[in-house]
Amino acid sequence: MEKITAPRGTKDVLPLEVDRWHMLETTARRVAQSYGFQEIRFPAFEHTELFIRGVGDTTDIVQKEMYTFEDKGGRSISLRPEGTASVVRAGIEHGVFQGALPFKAHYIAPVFRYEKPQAGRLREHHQFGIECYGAAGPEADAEVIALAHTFLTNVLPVATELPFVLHLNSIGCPTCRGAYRDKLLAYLQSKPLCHNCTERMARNPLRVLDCKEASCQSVVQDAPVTNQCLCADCQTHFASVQTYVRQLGIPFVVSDRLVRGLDYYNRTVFEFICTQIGAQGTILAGGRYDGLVEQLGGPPTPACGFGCGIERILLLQDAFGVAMRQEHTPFLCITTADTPDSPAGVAARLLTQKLRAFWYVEQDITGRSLKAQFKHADRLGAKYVMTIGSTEIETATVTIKRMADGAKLTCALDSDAIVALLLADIAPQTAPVMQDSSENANL
RNA sequence: GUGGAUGUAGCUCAGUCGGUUAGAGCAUCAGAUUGUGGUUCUGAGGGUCGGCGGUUCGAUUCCGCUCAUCCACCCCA
Repeated sequence: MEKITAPRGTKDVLPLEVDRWHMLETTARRVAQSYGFQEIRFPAFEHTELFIRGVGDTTDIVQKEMYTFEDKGGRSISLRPEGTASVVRAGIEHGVFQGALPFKAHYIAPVFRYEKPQAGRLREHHQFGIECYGAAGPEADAEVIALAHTFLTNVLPVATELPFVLHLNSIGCPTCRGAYRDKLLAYLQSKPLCHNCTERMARNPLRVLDCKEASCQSVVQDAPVTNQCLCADCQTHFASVQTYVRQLGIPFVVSDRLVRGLDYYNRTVFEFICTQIGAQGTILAGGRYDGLVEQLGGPPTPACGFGCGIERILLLQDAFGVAMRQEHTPFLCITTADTPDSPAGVAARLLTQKLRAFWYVEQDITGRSLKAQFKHADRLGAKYVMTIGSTEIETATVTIKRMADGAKLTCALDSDAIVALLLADIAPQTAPVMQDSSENANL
């Protein structure tokens, strides 16, 4: 048979690594909720039109990276390439923007883009996203940035130096950006630019600003800068954002080259960038998008938020050797040397069933030898192993082996007695393991 | 979409200047006096040497194409 592999740019998460995902997700939800951002869920696919109007039809994401197909009803459907458009659509659809504002939501969801995979870039990746609607002031920007900072410092090792740098900029409102664009175009007109930038000039001249080509860099050095061409309102807004972020003790640098790839941004844009995970160093990025709700047919509603790439956080954790592994060790293994249909086999199964109300209990289901069952119990890290065979049935007594020191405890063959004995034996230690692994996740 | 590197067991990798049954370590499974783990010893299973085509008496080894992985550009989280 021919092997079927995972589609290009997708990743399996095996049980061994799933703990780190739980830990990230748990922390994300906890931090989001501590800032008042409730969870929202939305479909993995939408009408293609939503992304064309939301993300923007000049963007690469919409032009060449969307998974678009026609469904059996003839509709053009696209897998979501990002989360914000869907949240806005859902908000409009359910009248949320006419209700109590601000509306604050978070999500953790897979997004899909047809890209060529490389380090930190996948065709399916997961984003932790934050959305805040109905707050126009710089306090909202600062709150969103603070949330981002809190999340990152909770999932990454924070030494004297942070493993990432916050870059902050303002690209102005539609009015001052238009004026700025003209100014920039006039400046760039006569300058020598690389092939890419010549193309960029037509579509999105702002992108020329963060070209990595050395020749363009030198040209751009003297170019007019976005945040110095802002209108009065945008200037005050940006100044306040900086003040508030500084007040919160969050270090940042103003990068006047920083622009974003999605059309809907205005005023504040920011990126948390690291240098340890390859060329795709942006781990979290966002900003303000005041025009988006109206653009998609809702009431004029100011908005801001961010998206954070979970896989890139994982990569950064790897780079810093952050280990995260919950213990999944059985408390008790019940072994038997008899056949599954024998009285002992039946008793073992019933007992396992009862004791699982208290602990994680393993019982062999492969029919391997008693010795192999012990070996397996040891490998799993079981605290106790209890054997039930014909002798135990006859005497109505069981011995339970304490694996740490090999001591044998004797007990009546009765679930209540066994529970009592084991509870007494572990009393000085910590409580048994029956709890949600995602609840006690922290570094 | 463009460019570079790589592709041998579940994992990490040897190896074949083209030649009979392709190896190691780890992992898995089974035994070492028949109902008791971690060490040790012995043994076993597991690979169409990424796929297709070409050159050749003969290819896992050479050539072409293709697919996949990794990395960079582009773009973005």
